[in-house]
Amino acid sequence: MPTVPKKPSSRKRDTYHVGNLAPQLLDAARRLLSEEGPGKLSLRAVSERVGVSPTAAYHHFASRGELLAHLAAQGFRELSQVLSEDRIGGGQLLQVCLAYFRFARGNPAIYQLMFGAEFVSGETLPTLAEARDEAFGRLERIIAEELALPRDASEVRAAALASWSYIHGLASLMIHGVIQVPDAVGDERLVELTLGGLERVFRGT
Amino acid sequence: MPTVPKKPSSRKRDTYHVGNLAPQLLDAARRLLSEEGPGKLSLRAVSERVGVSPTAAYHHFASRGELLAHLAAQGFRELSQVLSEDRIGGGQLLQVCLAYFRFARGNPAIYQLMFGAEFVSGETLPTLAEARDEAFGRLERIIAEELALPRDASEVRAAALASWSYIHGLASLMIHGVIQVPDAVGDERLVELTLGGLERVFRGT
DNA sequence: ACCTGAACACCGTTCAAGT
DNA sequence: ACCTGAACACCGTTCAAGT
Repeated sequence: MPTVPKKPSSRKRDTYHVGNLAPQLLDAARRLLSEEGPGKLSLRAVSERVGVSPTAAYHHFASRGELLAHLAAQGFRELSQVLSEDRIGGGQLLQVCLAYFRFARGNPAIYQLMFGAEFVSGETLPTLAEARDEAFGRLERIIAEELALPRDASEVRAAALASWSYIHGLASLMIHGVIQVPDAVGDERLVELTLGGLERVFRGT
Repeated sequence: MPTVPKKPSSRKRDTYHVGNLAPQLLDAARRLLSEEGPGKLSLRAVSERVGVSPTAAYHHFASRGELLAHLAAQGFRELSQVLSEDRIGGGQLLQVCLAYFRFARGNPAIYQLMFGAEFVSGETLPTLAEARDEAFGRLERIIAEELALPRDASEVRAAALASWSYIHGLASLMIHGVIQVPDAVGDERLVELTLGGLERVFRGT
C-alpha cells in the first residue's frame, strides 16, 4: 500500500483559525519571551503556540520586527505605570530609581527587547515612540519636582537624561551579566550604594 | 547531454585552505561587523568572506558564540587602551567619560556586541571576562585617584560602578536610538550636560 | 591536523491558493 | 477578509569523508 508521507513536524491543525489573531499572537509572544527569553522568540514559534500557520501573522503585522515593537511598546506602558505608582515617600530619586530597577530585573526579557538592538535600523513604530516618550516624561516630571524647576527647563531635561542613563546602565549591566553582585546585596541596597557613589564623586569635585 | 547541476551559490572554492584560519576569521568578522552591523554577522557569511567552507570555523571555535566572545574581548582591550591614554588634563571624570563615550559611538557595532545579549546564557569565556575586568579596573583606578582613596575601598567600587552605569547607559541609549540628540550638540557637550545634570540633582538633595 | 560537503533542523518572508 | 501550504533564501551545527 502507498505510504503516506509523515507529517514533518508539529501536530496537525484541525481547525481553520478565526479572528482575534493579533492579540493572541502578542500574548503568546509575551509568554514565550518570559519563559524562554529573547532569541527563542521566532515568528514561527509564536504561530505554532497559537495553533496557526507560520505565515498568518503577516495579515496583522508587517514583519516580525513590528510584532516585537508592539511588545516593546507594551513594556514601556507597564514601566510608565510603575514610575507613577511609586511616587510616594521621601527621597523621590531613590524611590523612582528603585522602582525602575525592579521593573527591569523583574522583566529582564522584555526589558532587553525594549532597549535592545532590535529596532536600531529603520524607523520606529509610532506607538512605540509614544509609549517610550510617555515613560521618559514621568521621569522628567519627577526630576522637575526634585529640582523645583519647570518641566521644560533645559536643566531638567539634562538631569532626567542623566538619571535615566545611570539607572538604565545599571540595569543593563546586570541583566547582561557584565557585572555580578552578591545576592545578599539586594536591589534596594545596590541602588543606594551606587547613588551614594555618584554623590561622593560630585562632592569630591 | 546530462545537465550538470548549477553551483547553488557563491563562487567556487579553487583552493584547499591552509593554516592561520582563526585570526583570518576574526578579522573578517570584525570587518563584517563594522560594515554591515551585527545581525549580518553569521558564521556562514564570515566563512564565505575568508573563502572557506561554512563549517571550517568549528576547528578553531566551539561555536559562533565563542568567535563572537573573542571579538568582544578584543573590543574590551581596545577600550582599556582608550581609557589609559586619555588620562591627561584636569577634570579626570569628564575626560574619562568622554573617552569612553567616543569609543562607544565610534564603534557602535562592536560596542553592542560587548554589552549585548549575546553572552547572557552559559558561562563567559575566560579571556572575555579578563578583558572586561581589565577595562573596569582602569575606571576604578581613575575614580580612586579622584576620591583620593585606596583602590580597594568599597566607596571606590560603588562610585566606579555608578560611573560606569551612567556612561554605559548614555552610550547604550544613543546607539540603540532610544534618545535622539541634535548633531549640533556634539559628544563633548552631551557628556558635559549630563554630568552637570547629575551634579545638580545631588546638590539639590 | 585541518578542511570539505551533505544533511538536519531551524529561520523570515513571498505568493498563489483555499475558506 | 483572513488563513494555509509550498517554496525560497537564509541560518547554526553534526558528521562522515577527503587532503
